[in-house]
Amino acid sequence: MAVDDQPVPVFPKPVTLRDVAARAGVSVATASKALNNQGRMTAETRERIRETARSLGFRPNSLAQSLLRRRSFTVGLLTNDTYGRFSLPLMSGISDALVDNGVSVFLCNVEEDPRLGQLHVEAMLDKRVDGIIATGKRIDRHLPVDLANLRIPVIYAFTQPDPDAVAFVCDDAGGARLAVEHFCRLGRRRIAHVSGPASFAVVHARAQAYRDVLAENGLPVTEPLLGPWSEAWGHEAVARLFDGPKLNNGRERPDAVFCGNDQIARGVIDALRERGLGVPGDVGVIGFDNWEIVAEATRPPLTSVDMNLVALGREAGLTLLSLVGGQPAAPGIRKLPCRLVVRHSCGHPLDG
Amino acid sequence: MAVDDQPVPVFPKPVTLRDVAARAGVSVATASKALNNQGRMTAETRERIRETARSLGFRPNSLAQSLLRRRSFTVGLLTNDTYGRFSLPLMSGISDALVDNGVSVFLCNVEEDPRLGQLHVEAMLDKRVDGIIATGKRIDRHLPVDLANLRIPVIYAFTQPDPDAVAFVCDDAGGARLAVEHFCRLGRRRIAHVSGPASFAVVHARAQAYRDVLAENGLPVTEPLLGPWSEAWGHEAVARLFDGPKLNNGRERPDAVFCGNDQIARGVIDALRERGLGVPGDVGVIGFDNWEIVAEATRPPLTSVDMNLVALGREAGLTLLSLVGGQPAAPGIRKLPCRLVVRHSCGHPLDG
DNA sequence: CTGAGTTGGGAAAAGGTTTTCTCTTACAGG
DNA sequence: CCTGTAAGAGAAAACCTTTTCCCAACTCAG
Repeated sequence: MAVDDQPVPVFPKPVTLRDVAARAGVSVATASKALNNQGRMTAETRERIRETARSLGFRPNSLAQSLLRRRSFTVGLLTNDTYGRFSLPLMSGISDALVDNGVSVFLCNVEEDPRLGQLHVEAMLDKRVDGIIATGKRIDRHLPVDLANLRIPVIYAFTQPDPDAVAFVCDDAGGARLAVEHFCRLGRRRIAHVSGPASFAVVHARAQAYRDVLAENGLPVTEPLLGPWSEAWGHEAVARLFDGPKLNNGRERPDAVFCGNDQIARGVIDALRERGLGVPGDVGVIGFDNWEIVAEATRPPLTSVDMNLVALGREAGLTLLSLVGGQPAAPGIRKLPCRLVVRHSCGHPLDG
Repeated sequence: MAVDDQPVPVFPKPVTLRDVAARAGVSVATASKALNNQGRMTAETRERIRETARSLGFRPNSLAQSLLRRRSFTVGLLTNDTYGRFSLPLMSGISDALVDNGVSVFLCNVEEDPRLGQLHVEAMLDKRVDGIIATGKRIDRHLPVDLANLRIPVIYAFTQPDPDAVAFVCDDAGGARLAVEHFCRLGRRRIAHVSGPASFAVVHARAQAYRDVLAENGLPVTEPLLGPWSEAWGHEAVARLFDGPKLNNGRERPDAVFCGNDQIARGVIDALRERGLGVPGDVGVIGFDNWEIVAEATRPPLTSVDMNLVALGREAGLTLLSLVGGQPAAPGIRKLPCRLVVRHSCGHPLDG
């Protein structure tokens, strides 16, 4: 048995253009041209080469192509979003936009670790990615890496480290308007706002839009309640709004609550139910993020502002592609509109 | 100004080994050897070349290396898990295990679309990934692509399309044992099981373990209640268990519920509270998946079975690596142990 | 001074593809 | 019959790195 005892290669060698050319009886140059619809040759030659390639299962080696073209048809997506609530829809949109152009996406979760971030960025640079999309959790929450001066195009989604960068974010103020105006249209008059920590820029943007809409509609403005992005905070906020002495100079309890995210909204809805207050009967509730897995599980299902992350990802992907292609892109923030997904937590228009 | 009006290249050309060699006054061969600690040369020469490389910011072109070494240091992760509940922790583990070896991961979400799956697989094959990890949502939920006969190594995580494949899954039966035995240890006697649809293999594996543990402990077995993987089903299951005429030949209501996932558990906890039943006082609850965002938001926080997905991902990544390196791997399923994460939904041991 | 052995470093091929340039052959027009 | 042109196809360079093989120069013993 010693004679054929050499280790058998488990996986066969891939077929190269050379193999195709040899089999078809032409040079590699001709074979290449035949397959790429370039150069001049008889239709029969072209077709014969193509048929040979097909029958051999030839697939061009993308590494060799990339080396020559100085483009790898590869981009990197950098994120620190552990649960993927933001990054996955984004990824989906990016991938959508790119896969048809033959571009694949490296996903790198760098957590909050600068060393890990550095490691991933260097790995991507070495692999000659054509560009990088960096996404944070919120616009003012940055990744623990410096992507300036990277000699490849970088696009930011959901974050913007400096004004010269190209960034895509959703229109938080617009989204908040959507929600509050929806309440107004339904005849709600005493609209509260329970949101996230003051350290987030989006919290202020949304709060301002909330105040603006109320003012435009001649409704009383109560100061937004700020706290953590959690269900528990939703509970506590309801306690503050509904249990204490009447707020706001003796005015009535709220008949609507606009929440900073769906988890807070969930807490609010649960807390209201526990107090015997009906949603949407007594109080309407709107969330933010439209995280389906939460929004559809609340009772009743939650009306929520959707940030259109898939579309945002698609835009970011396409823009990166044009940047890679040499098209210039104006630096700055591009705000994409949000969308209100109406479920059952707001009810129908109230009577005058 | 017309004289320098030519379009300025936005991004400078990367520095190559050639540049380094020229700058250091040696041949590319010598430069390569200097940087890779190969060949023979004076220590000064080596150090001079290295210093030159450093100062020029040289990074070897991974494409060229890959072409030569016939390895791209790249793997693909194929998934159809839209929310990333399973795929992201897995990804995290895989990435962890691979990034230190300079391997990057292409993430491809193929949804349930065979065309998309095909597209992504071909893109990855063209890019010469060294291997593929395929992950489904559950062991008997397969991806809409055929990865057999792919001429590169494939590893499955959380799914196993055929017995010849190498697959990593978590030990569902073991996880269920962990939960039910925990209840037993705490003195719970009437333990119910509310799980997912009968069409999932894991549902049966866990149910059988549930029955086994009860039998071993001489406790009454009630047939598991099967339904969708949703909070709403948790509510309904509680209605069936606690509202109707007493089940099981007049035996008492359950004092513990082992749930098939955390969402069901959340529904169960909420439904119990609405009936005035205390958790963990009157009824203990354990979930499955340990999806922190759910498990930590229930009141009280949910004790849950963790599938150790990060570790599973790490194992899968390392195994793929060794497969790529030519080491053989025995086909079949490798079951990795689960782990019980104790929070507050089970309480302390009951007396007698 | 000669021959063997060692040392430092370079030339060249390989990896797979694309592209430019060149070469041969055939054919039409004069 | 001769020249010019176009068609069809191949040779070779380029992309960048690694690795094998080879060469020149030097050291040292005899």
